[in-house]
Amino acid sequence: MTTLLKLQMNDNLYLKDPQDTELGQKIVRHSIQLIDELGLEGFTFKKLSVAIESTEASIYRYFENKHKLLVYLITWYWTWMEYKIDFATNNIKDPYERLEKAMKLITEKKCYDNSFPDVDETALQRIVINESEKTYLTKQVDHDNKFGLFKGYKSLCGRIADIVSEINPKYPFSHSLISTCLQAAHQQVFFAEHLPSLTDHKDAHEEVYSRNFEFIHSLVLKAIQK
Amino acid sequence: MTTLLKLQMNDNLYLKDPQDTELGQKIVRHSIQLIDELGLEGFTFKKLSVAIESTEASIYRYFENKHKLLVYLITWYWTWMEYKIDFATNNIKDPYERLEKAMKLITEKKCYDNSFPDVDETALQRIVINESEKTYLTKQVDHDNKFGLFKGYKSLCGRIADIVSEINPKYPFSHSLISTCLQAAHQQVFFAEHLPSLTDHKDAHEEVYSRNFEFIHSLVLKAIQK
DNA sequence: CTTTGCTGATAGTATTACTATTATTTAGTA
DNA sequence: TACTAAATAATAGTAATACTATCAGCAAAG
Repeated sequence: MTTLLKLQMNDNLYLKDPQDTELGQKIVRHSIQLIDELGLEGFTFKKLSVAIESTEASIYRYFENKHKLLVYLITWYWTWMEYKIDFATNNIKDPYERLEKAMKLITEKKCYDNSFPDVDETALQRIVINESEKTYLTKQVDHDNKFGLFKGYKSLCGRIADIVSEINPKYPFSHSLISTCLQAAHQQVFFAEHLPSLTDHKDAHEEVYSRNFEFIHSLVLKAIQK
Repeated sequence: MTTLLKLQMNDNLYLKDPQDTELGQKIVRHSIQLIDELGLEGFTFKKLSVAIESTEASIYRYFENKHKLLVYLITWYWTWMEYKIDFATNNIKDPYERLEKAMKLITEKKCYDNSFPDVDETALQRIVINESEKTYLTKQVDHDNKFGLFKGYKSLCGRIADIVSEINPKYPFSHSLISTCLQAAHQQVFFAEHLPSLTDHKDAHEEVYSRNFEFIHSLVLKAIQK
C-alpha cells in the first residue's frame, strides 16, 4: 500500500486551498484533464464549471483566474519532482550518482503516482511540456515572482545546481546549466513530436525519453568536467 | 551608405505582403512597438488600429489574426539572423571559427540595422525573448508547421547544426544541441532580468549578453569534443 | 438555535476577436 | 479625360471570454 501525501504549496497560488475540499479536488482533477485536452487557450472556467457540474463563480472562489490555476498545477509538478529527487537520492553519497538520478527523474516519462489520487501525472507532464513557459512569459512576471509563485521551480533548480557545484565547485554556470536542462527536458519531447527537425530524437515515442536523457546527461557531464 | 534589403518570407504568414504597401509597413512597425510595450496578451488589433490611425478591418486584410502576425515577426527575426550568420561566416574556412561567430551573433544584444528601416531590431529581440515560444506552443502547431510557418527557425537550427557536424561528425545530438542553445540564448536573458536565481548572470545589464555567450559557447564546445 | 461560511443560481458588463456591408479614395488603363 | 478595379475607411454587429455582483439555501460549528 502507498502513503497518501499532500504537497505543501505556496498560499498565494490560490484563494482557497483546493486540496481541502471535494469541490477543490474536482477542480484540480478536471482542470488537468481539460487543459491537456483543449490547451490553455481553449480552456475556460466556463467549460470547467460544466465538467465539474458547478458554476464559474465557485471556481473563482478557489483560483483568481486561469493563469493562477495553471501556475498552481505547474508548481505542483515541480514540487512533486523535487520530492521525488529528494526521496531517490537520500543516502546516496556519490554526487555523480545523485546527479544522474536527478536527470533521470527529470527526463523520464511520468506515470500515475498512487500517493496523489487527485493528480493524473501523465496528463500533467504533457501540460508541463506544452504550457509551463506560459507561467512566466507574461508582463506580470515580476509581480508574480514577488509573491513567490515560482518558488517551486527555483528551488528544484537550486537543488540540482548544488549537486553540480559539489562535483565541480569552480564551474561558474551551474544554475544556467540546470535551468537550461530543465527546459530542454520537456522542449525536446515537444519538438520530437511536433517539429522533429529541431531534434535528433526521431525514433519510436517511448524511446524519445531515454534518448533525451542520454543527450542531457552527457551535456551536463561534459560541461562540468574539470 | 547601406543597402536596403527585403527578406523573403513564406506566403502563408500573411494574407497580403505587408512589405508591399505603406499601410503594411505601418502595421509591422507599430505592432513591434505595441507588442513590446503591452506584451502579446495585452496587444489587440483594436489598439494597433488606433496606433496606425486605421481600422481593425484593414489589419485583417494583412494578417489572419494576431497569432499569425506574431509568427510573422518572429520568423522575420530568425530569417534575419540566418542572413547575418551567412554574411559573417562567408569565406571563413575553419568551422570552429564559424561556430563561434554564429554563437556570438545569436547571443549578442541587437541594435538597429539600417538595411531594414521598418524594423526596430532592439524591440524585436525583446519580443523574441518574451513571446517567441508562444508561436509553437499551441494546439495548432502541426497545422501551422504543415504550412511552413516555422521554416525560418528550422532552417537556422539546421544551418548551425551543420557546422557542428562538420567539426564532429560522430556527435549524435547536433540538432538538439543547437535548438537547446537557441532557446537558452534568450531564456537566460529573460531569467537574468526576472528570475535571476535561475541563472549565474547576475551582473550589469550589458554584461548579461557576454556572460551568456561564454556559457553557451563553452557548453557547445565541450559537448561536441571528440 | 444561531451564526458563519460555502455553494449554487442567476444576471450583468466590458472587452476581445472576429465578420459583414457599404462608401470613399486611389491607381491604373482605355 | 473617363472608367474600372482595387484598397481602404467607416460603421455595425456577433459570439465568446473573463470576469463581478447579488442573493438564497444548506451544513457544520459554536
